[in-house]
Amino acid sequence: MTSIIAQIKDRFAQALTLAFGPDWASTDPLLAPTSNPKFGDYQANLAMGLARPLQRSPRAIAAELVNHLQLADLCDPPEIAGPGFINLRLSVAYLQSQIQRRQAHPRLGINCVSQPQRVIVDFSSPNIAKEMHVGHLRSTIIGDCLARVQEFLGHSVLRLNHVGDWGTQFGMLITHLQETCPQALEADSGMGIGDLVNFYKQAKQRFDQEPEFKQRSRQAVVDLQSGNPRATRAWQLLCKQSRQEFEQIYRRLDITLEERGESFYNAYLGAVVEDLAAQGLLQENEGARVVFTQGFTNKEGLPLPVIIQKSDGGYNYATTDLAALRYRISQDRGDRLLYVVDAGQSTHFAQVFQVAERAGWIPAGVTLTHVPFGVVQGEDGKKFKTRSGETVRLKDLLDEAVARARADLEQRLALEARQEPQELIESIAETVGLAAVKYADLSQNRTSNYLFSFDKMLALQGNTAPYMLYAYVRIQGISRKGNIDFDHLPPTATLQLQEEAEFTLARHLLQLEQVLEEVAIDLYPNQLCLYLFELSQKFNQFYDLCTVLQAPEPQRTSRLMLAHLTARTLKLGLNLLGIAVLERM
RNA sequence: GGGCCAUUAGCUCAGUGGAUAGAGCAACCGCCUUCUAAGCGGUUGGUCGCUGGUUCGAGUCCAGCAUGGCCCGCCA
Repeated sequence: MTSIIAQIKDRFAQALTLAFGPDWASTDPLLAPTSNPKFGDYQANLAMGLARPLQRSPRAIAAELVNHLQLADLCDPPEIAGPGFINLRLSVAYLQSQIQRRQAHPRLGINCVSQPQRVIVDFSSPNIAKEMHVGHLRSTIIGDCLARVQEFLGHSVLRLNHVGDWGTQFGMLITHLQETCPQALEADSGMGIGDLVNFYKQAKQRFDQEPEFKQRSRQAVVDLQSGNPRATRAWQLLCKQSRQEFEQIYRRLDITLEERGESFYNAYLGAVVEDLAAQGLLQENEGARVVFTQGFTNKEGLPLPVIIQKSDGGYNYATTDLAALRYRISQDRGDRLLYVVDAGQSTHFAQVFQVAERAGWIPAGVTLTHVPFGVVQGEDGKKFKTRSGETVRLKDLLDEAVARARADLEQRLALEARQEPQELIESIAETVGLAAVKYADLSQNRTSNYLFSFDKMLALQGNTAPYMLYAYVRIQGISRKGNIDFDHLPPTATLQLQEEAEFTLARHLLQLEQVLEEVAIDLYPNQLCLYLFELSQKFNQFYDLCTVLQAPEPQRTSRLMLAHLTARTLKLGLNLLGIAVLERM
């Protein structure tokens, strides 16, 4: 099915041809949802812009277009307003038929795209032996949401976890491991290293303070890169333990990811250097091999190079990213490469993409997109830290969210003298707490800096996940109370909209497809959040004004259909945000 | 010094060149004998950082300025 807006656009193309000739057929009708419900559902803003080229008044142009618009099957007769707006209101008959159509459709009337792409989403990407923190949380949540939306629309998605499992920091980690915990390196010892974060801190401290340790660490990097078995075993042990910790977080957050760390691309780094050299892009500079990029300068105003190979022969992450990019295009057959990485790396990606472009590695039709997000700040506006200045552990953060959700729930249960099994309380608290964390992040424009506040994200009123979960729960409550099997409403049932609140809700339900298409293209999850928040608001208004179970037939069944479609829309939308729904709360 | 991003109500934020700039929170006033009140309705609250420009029309586009954040050579 084509979205409503797409259908109306086609009709405008026809009307433009009939009114002004085929040259004007491709004029953008500038169709948008109305700025105010009193103007109908959609407004076309093209008449004003056509006034000059057509040498006629905007209102005359609008009138001419309206004369040729064939929209009777979709809309009431169009109205011309103000300087020349063409206002369109979906007809009641169309509205009702579209709701029923979505109702009967397993995907709510949304078909898969006709030309699926191979979309590669690079997200999360924590560093081995380091704590996952709020920055990773943003990448993880936003990346997962974008992947879910692409998948739902029928694209073939590869979710890649580009973990930091390689690089010079492993020298100190391996050395520290060998010196403090050698028994862990024995085959099948099954020994853990303990707290990896403390382990990392100790290693870093020694690296900074003990010159001899630093020296041994440098040697360990060389050992690792040359495949020394003992260094390799230590590296594997570190990676394994980190992986287990990451997995717990991913499982809890319901995130699916394919781990393919930086080390995976080691075998392809040499080819990057050779190809760049063969094309004459590579230059020697202060002992390193670099590509000078265009449009970037350093502090002295000199051209800024991308370092491809260090003077000691080692490689940097730019080289790894180039190798990864080549692999993702040639082996993974990616059409659209998305990098969900913080905005601080904008320059890095712009440079890497430029090098890849100039090297001719980007075939026509393949797009590279850095999907940046803002830094996470504490309530003081500074980088988010605990009071003592420590990085906040992701696990602690999630635990606190869940604990607060539980406390809110228990307080409410006590107030209402409700008795619920402990297991249910735990389960609700977990869902609500995690949903609150995810939603707080996704509901903001990702490019802004994100002010992290437990109090605000866990406030259970307003534009929050619990508000939407609650709307969903209310609908399930109707079904429980009335013994309604939503999946088996009478097949003869028809939608009969009467109250204003019903119309408002129905009109909003039809906009889902448009919103998902926008998110898939523009990659702003907050658009979907906004849609779901407004849907919940409109449902709550309907719920407040229109009784469902006590309404006479056929209104009762009609309202059940509306409620059910709302529930399915909420469930689908929240699911695409990575948020699970609840039957009761 | 250069680059990128931001600046909208007391606070946190939406806003696709279009009509009278919107939410949420906070504050205040109402609404539970009726499907869960984690709800609904109402009131108060704006020089869209500043100055110019483009346009029939600018919070939105362009230029300059101010403030803040992030980045700028062998870490990732």
